[in-house]
Amino acid sequence: MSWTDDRVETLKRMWAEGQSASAIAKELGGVTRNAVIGKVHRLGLSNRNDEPEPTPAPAPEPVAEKKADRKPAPAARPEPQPEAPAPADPVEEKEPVTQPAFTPALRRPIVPAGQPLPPQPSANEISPEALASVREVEKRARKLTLMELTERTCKWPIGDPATEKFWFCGLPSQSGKPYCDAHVSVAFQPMSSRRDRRR
DNA sequence: CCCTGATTCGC
DNA sequence: GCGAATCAGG
Repeated sequence: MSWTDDRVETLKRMWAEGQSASAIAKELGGVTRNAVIGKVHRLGLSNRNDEPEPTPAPAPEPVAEKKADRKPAPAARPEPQPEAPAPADPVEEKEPVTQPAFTPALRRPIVPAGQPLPPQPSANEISPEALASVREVEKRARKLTLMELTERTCKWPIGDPATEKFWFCGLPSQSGKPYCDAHVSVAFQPMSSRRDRRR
């Protein structure tokens, strides 16, 4: 394979989109991520985030050459950094002092009272054992964030996306499947035991 | 271990 | 110019 115009175009587009070199290599086919990275550098777009760099040479810096040790130049960044003093936890949210007796511990459900949450294994009639297995597995979840997921990590969501208490299972997924064993068993049910959906 | 990009250097 | 091997890091 060679770098035809359209292939280079695809490369540029995907790289600009923030795609990884390996993803681009997969898309193009016939090349490895190394090839992609090499090309990216040759094209001079290694910096996904082209910084304006208004003052490129403001530092004469009569640095004496140390060891001829390989490793270019650290390219020190002389950033002034005003640095703001700690503003005393702006994020902190004090408990409403005007709170009588009842505890607001739990957030009010976003969904009123209906039950439009099919993917939740909680209220369904799935293999009781599978459910137990899931609960057990979820204790060992790797608690990955969306961006940490890969093709071989379980993408089963755990918790409420509206709260901080949300993450993805992240355990090794079955090759080809999006979930780990436990979650596959609750995600993919044989058509049999899923009769009527009351309603 | 999985993955990421960066760099080198023989081709 | 190309990209495998390697490096450096998460």
